[in-house]
Amino acid sequence: MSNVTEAVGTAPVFAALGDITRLELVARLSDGKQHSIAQLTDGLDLTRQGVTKHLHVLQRAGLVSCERVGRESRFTIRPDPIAKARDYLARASAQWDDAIERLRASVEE
Amino acid sequence: MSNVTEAVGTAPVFAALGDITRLELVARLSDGKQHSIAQLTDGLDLTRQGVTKHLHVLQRAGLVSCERVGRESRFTIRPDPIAKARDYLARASAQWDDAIERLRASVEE
DNA sequence: TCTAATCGCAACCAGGAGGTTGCATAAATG
DNA sequence: CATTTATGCAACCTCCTGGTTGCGATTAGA
Repeated sequence: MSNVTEAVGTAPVFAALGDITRLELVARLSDGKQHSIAQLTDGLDLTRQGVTKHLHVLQRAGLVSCERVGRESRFTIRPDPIAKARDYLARASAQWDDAIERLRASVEE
Repeated sequence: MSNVTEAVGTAPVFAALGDITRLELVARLSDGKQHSIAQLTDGLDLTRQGVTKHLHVLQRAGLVSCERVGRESRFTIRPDPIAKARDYLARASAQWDDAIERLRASVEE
């Protein structure tokens, strides 16, 4: 996969993580268990509908999945996309680490 | 630093990376060298002003720095924040890897 | 069955994001 | 000095985001 293709897929993940509320939701979901909307709303200073919207953003980015059980909507974290994002940043840092190292070396020679 | 404090600082970085154009700009800047706005605009399908706005977003998030040299504004990548974001994701994945592993173990016992 | 809990959908709102255009300014160049 | 190059600032536009409220539907519990 080319860099561009990868970036196109990764950007929405970063966008989804680029909000404090959603970052908090991801943190709460990081126990790997299922959480209902009401449960996730508790302690957050916004409406259930507000939380619902954030959860849908996370879902569209592929970061969480949802399963309807009885009257509850249970959300679960989906590890893969975040792992991809992590690897993307890891490669990016490695890339400029190398570049900057080469620059420094060429200056000092 | 607490998890919340860290998230508050990291979210803007993710938000800045959550746009394909900015991701492309970061990629171009990852050679560690300085790039002018005109230079960065070349090849991107939007106006110089559009690129300028994106660069300012990156700058506000701390991802790049700008130095005025003659009539040029030269932008350089700033590795630290992205490294922080990378570490944040690395710890997050480690966290749920552990959690999921524990869940699986408790189910199988 | 009546009530409380949990949720979805739709409307609405203010503000910001992403993008453009027009114009003015400073610097390099012939 | 006249011109081109590179930029900044401001106004303007459309659309999305984050948030709310209101209401109806479904499920669980006494």
